[in-house]
Amino acid sequence: MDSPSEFFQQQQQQQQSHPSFDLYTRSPLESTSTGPSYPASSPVTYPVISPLLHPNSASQRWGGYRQRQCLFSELPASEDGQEEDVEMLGRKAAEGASQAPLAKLGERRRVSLPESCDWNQDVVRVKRLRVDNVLRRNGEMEKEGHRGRRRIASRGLQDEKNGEEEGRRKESREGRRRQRRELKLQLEETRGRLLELQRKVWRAYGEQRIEEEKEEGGGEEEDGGMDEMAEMFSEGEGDDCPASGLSPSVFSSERKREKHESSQNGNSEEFPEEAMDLDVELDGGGVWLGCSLVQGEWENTNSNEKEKFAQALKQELANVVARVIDRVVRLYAESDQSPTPASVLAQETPASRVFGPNPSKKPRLGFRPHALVPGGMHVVEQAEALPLVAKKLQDKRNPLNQGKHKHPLIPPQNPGLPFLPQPPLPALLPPRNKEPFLPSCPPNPPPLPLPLLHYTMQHLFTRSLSSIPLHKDGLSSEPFMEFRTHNPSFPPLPPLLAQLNPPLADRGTDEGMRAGGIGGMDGGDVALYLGAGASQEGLSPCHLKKAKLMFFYTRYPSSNTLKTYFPDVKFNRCVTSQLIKWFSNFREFFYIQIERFARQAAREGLPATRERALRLGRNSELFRILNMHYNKSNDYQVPDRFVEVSELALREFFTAIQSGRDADPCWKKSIYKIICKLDSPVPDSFRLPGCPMDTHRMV
DNA sequence: CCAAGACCTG
DNA sequence: CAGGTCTTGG
Repeated sequence: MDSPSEFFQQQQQQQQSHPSFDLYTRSPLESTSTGPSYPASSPVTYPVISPLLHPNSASQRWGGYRQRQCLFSELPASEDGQEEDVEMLGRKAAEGASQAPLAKLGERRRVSLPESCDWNQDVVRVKRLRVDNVLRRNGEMEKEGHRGRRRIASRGLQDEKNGEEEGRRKESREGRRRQRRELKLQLEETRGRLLELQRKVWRAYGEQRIEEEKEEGGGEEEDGGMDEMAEMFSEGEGDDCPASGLSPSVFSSERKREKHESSQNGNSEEFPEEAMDLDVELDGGGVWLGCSLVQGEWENTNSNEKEKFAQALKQELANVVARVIDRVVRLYAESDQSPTPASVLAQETPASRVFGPNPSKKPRLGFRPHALVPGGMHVVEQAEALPLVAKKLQDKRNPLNQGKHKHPLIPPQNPGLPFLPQPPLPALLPPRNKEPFLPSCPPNPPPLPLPLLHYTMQHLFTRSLSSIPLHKDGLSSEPFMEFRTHNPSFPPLPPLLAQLNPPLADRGTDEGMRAGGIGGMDGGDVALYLGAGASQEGLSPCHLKKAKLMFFYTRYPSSNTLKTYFPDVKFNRCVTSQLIKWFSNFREFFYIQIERFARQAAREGLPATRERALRLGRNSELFRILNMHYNKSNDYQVPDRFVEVSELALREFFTAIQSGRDADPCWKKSIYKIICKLDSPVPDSFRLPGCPMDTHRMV
């Protein structure tokens, strides 16, 4: 069950017993994940969003679903399948009959939809098919009935035959008419419901926009809401544009044209097709959102659930975009290696530019975060562990910015397969041999200042995505984009890259180290937290990432070690204790997991299973969890040493538990002592500022 | 007394 | 992950 359509089909087969709507489909992997998750997904779900949002989608991925849905498909070959589906629709309609507003909206929709609308025609076609089928079946049944009766009749009662038949014919004609009417009603209902669902899903994306459009009195009300989002994802499948995923805005103008054209054609109510790209891309990236709602819940859940829904979407968007950019940048980095002085970089990326005012212009990236955010959405994801100072400043600016949110919906990129290269995003990433990211593609390719990407992208995107209030102040990603896109004088990427790739890069022998792929400077941290200076006051998310990777080598770093490996940090008491605290937290998590698995193993009855549970292979769940925690982006090869130490700790915990030592309140201390001695030296590459990367992990 | 670390809580 | 509290060892 790897493909979405298969997944959906399976769900569909089950749905008759207990239907529910899965707004997003859940990754199969996620079911095994132990992390927090959204309200328990009902056992039986079927997807709503994609097929509804993309009734006209040409996407192959939805093909299976659409085929079965029949509503949107070409005429299927199999009549049986057809009938099944149509009947299913009927049932769905019946189920939805209680949802009063649906019919109304459907009605309204039907009125406003032009006859030329494919979707509408499809419905009509399905209606006809359904009626035909029933008629045909009735005819057959009648024949059967006649035959049977004829047999009886032939036994003697010839005289009554004619009269009876006459009556039956009338009856059956009546019945047929009745059935036809019922069917019509059913189909109307069904259509109404589907339209309503479409609408609701729709509103979750751009409630506010819709409102606005309504006020303007628009036939464009829905088109408008979606258009913005579509812009963000526009294209991506175009083969002739390798970097299309990066500069959707190139297409957005076209889309605007299309939009206007379609409006002029009177198709303004048509759901924009653009949106289908979204699904294709999300799907292509192997990303799934797991916010599922039980049927009917959507009606009652209102803003809360919708918020979750939108939240999930935002998270995913941010994630995907960040990853894509990340990869493209890496590709780019690998594809060109000519030298340039590193100082240029630092000088060319002053924070002032990043925060510089320029919010009025539309970023060339075409990424307009707030467009996506439904009204009333609060900020959620904050850059983790920003330096205290920086964070407080932000919090002041944006008081809403304090919630906690940990991607409960978004499964790791490769949770189960930590050592396989991440699946490429086919729609977004060009094949490597295609000279990725050639400047020729977008008319005016924004030179990508590397240091501004990577980690920062995730945070910036997420942050700006999730905060409406923010988009007006200087912290929005817009100025950031402005900087990226309105500085043609910014040095082109290749030279920058190369000079940032010191010879060290090649010596990464220890567990696949890459000496800070980008001159050690990880992404926008430079721009965000550093002026032109060499070291910074606080700790950045990048430092956190680095600290986590360091944990693979040292669980108990001394403050001296920390100073050695964070040369770009200006150490003071606060910073030091924060770093110490980080490691303390890392250990805490580590030991908790180890203990959990040790207890689990202790519960195993069979020695064989127990032994297996105590083995910490790279495929084991425990390893996956640890890797996820310390190496979330999975772009660093976990050193064998760490695996060994972890297994040892696991066994220590196990034996302690087994022998009942855990009754002693300080039973863990002895284990801590052991583990403490197992620290190994941190590779030299960590001495460089920024985050070390693993070359093997590159796309 | 102080710093490091564990532990608890939000 | 950050804050606080408590314990412990020097």
